[in-house]
Amino acid sequence: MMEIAVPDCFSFDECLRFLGRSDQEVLHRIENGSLYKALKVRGEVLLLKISCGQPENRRMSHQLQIECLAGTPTADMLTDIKVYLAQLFDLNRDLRGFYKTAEQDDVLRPLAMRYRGLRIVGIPDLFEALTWAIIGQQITLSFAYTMKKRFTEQFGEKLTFADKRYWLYPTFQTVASLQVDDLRELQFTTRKAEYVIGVAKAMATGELKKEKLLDMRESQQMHQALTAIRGVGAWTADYVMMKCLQQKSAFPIADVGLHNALKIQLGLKEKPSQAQIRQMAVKWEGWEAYATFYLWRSLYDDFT
DNA sequence: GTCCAGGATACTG
DNA sequence: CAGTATCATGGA
Repeated sequence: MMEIAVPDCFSFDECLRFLGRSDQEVLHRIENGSLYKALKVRGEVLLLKISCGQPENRRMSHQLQIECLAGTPTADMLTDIKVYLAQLFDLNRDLRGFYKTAEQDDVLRPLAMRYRGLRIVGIPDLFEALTWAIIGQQITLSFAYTMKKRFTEQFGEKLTFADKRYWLYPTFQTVASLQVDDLRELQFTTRKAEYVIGVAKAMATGELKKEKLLDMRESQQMHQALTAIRGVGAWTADYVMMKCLQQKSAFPIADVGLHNALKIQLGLKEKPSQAQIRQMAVKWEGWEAYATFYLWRSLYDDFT
């Protein structure tokens, strides 16, 4: 249906490996090297199949092949899909700076080599990015996925194709009208339920908008605007800036996964202190988000 | 049983 | 102010 050129230093397989890290994921399916994902574009629900074909010659692999298995996208919708995928795989980033930085750093160098072509796998939708981060606060990822699954299957939209179900994450419009108890039933804490509904309401009124955040000149201002939201602390703000707002310097320094990854990579007995991390990260300046993402990736090595 | 998870906030001294 | 309790549950 459509092809998208990809930049140098892009590995679809590496990105797919990251997307496949949880078998509890409800928002996409990975099968035979292709990504299947439902997406709502201009009011219509589509089912996309995204592949990176193994071609006759190597040059052909620098394209993503997009098929639409359900729905009939117009030309405008195709444009939106391209924008979406560019954000999903961070396709507009020139990674040479990161690899140059990694080359100079003992922690990043082996990771940059091992996962070459991995790009930050984004969450283009602001509501999803914010609330997924909130859901994940302080609990294990697997429990977070359980909650996301319940949340999505309860309040999201569904598309069935070839006997398989594909889910859309709940919209802020839907969630804005929920009560705390609706989410408590899904084992949200009272606080988390309040936070998630609060974010939905702020987006429903237009007070909170992705474009508005992206218009801010200073990333510090963006960070401040995010932490002003109830339930959003420094970690969540940086997570969202990294996964949704494409800020390559965003750095969720308090992240437990980051700590564990560093502990393993450095062969430490204990997790490094925040001061140690800050010191290490001086060399990552400008590429903290990528450093973090590659470190996260290193946690799934035992997982093919 | 205990402790820690992709933290953030409300409460206490 | 800094320090502490609290949250809900699963897995190690």
